[in-house]
Amino acid sequence: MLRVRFAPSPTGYLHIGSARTFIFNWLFARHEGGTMILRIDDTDVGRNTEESLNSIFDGLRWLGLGWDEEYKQSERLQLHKQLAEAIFQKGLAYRDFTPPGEEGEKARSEGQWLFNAGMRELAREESDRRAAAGEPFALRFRVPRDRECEVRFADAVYGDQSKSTADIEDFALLRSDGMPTYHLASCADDADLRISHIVRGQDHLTNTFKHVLLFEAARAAVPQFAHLPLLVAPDGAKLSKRRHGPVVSVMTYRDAGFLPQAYINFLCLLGWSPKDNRERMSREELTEAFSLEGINRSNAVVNFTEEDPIDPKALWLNSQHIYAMPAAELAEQLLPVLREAGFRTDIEKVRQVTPLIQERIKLLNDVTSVADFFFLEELPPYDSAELIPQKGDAAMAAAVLRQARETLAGVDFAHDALEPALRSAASGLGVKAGQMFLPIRVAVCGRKNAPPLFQTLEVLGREICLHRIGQALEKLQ
RNA sequence: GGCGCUAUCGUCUAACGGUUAGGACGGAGCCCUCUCAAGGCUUAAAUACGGGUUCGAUUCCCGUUAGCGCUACCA
Repeated sequence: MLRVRFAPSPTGYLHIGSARTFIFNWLFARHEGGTMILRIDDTDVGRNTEESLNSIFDGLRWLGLGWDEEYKQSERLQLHKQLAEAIFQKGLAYRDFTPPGEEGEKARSEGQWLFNAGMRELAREESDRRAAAGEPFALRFRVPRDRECEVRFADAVYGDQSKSTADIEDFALLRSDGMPTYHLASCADDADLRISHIVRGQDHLTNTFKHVLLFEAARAAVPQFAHLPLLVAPDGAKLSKRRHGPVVSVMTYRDAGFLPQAYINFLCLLGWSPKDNRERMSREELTEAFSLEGINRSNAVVNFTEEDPIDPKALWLNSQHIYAMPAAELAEQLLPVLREAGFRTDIEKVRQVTPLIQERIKLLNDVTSVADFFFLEELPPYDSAELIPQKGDAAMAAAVLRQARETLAGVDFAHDALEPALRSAASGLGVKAGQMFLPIRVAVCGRKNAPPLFQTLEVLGREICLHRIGQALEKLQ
C-alpha cells in the first residue's frame, strides 16, 4: 500500500516550495491509488505559531486537494521518546552532557565536528550517574565508527546515493529538554505511519543518510525516497520569506486572483514535466500524467521581481485556465471578487458580462478594472478628447453620438440588430465604421479599450447607453 | 573548510549516442479586426569551460568553474 505524507512545520506561512511538495505527494498518491497524509511537524515548540498553522491550512484549503489522514507530531511525543529509548538501550545512542552552543564553528574548523569523543566513550555507569543526578544531556546517535562503511539508498529522482559514515556526524535525537529533534520525530512517525515513499525537498537529500541509519536502528523498513529540486529566486538563492517577502507565500497568488488549478499547474511545471510539451493541464490530466520519473534534478527559478511578484508564465497559465472554464463557472468565481471590491451586482448580471471579458482577464481580480463600467451607476470621469475618432474632430464625434442616440433609440437592442443598424448609420453620416464605433464605445465604457461594442451595448441596455451618450454629448459642448 | 547535489535559449523545459537542438512564457514583427484582447504565422535567443571514450557526444567518464544544499540540542 502506497502511503505518502506532507509534513510542514508551522513556523511561517505556506511556502510556494512546500505547496509544490504537497502537490507532488498528492498527485503521486492519487495516481497510484495510495494514501495522502498530512502531518504537522511541530516539534520546535519555540518557533511554532498558531497563526502559521492557520495560514498553512488556509493555503492547503485553497489548493483544494485534500488529504486522507492527519497527524500532529506534538501529540505523538511518547512514540518519539520510546524510539529514542529503544535506540539508547541498544547502545546505538549515547548521552552528551556538553552544554548546548558550546561547540559549533570552532569544533568544525578544528575537524572535531563529527562527535565529542569524551562523551561518545563515556562509561555507561558514569553516564547513568550524571543523568540520575539531573545533569541535562542531549541524546546523540552513535554513528558506526569501528570500520568505515557506506550508507546507501536509492533516490527515485537523484539515483543511487552513498555517503561514508566517516562524513556523518553523531546527530542529536533528543534535546537537553527531552524534546525530540526533527530527525528522530520524523523517522519515528514515518515508521509508525508506515510511510512507503518520502517525497520532499532536495534540502533533505543529505539528511537522508541519517534517516536511513535511524530506520535501520529502529528495525523499520526504509521507505523509498524521492527528493525534489528546490525552487529558487531569480538570483539563485533559496526562497525565503526574510529575503524575498510575501512572493514566496501561496496567499500572494490567491489574493492576486489566481485559480487554484492554475497555480497547481504552474507549480507542477517547476521541476516536473509531462515530456510531451503540454502546458495547460487540468488536475485530472496532471494526476494521470504524474510520475516520479518526470521529475528533474536541477533547481527551478520562480521568476519574480520587486515590482511584480507573479511569474509571467504563471500569469499566462492562469489566463489559459480562465479561458478554458465554462463561463457560468467563471461567473461564480467573479461575483465574490466584484462584491469584495465594492461593486453592487448579482449573479445574473455577472453571467451576462462574463463571456465578454473571459478572454480579456488574466487574473480574477482583473474583472474589477476590465468590466467596472458594467456595474457602475456613473462612469468615472474621462477626458472628452477620448471621444474623438481617428482622422476626426469634436464635431464628428458629436455628430456620431447624436446619430447613435437616434439609431439606438429605435433599434432592437440585441447584437444582431445593433451591428447593421450602426454600420448603416455610419455610412449615412459618411464616416468609417471605426469612426462611428469609437465615440460610442468611449461614451458608453468611459475608455477606448473595451470588449466588443455590440455585445457590450446589449448587456448594458438601451437606457444606460442612451444616458451615457447624452452625457458624452454634454462633455463635448 | 568537509560532504553531497546540479549545470540546454532571459525563464520553465524536451531531446534516455546520430535532430536543421523541439515546445512554452516573455520580447520583436506580421495577419485577423469596431478598440482591447483572444487566435494564427514569422523571428531573435541555449547545450558553462577543458579533456577524454566513441565512427559520432547535449547525452557516458574525468577535471575546472559556477550555483545550491547539508554540516544546529531548526525543520
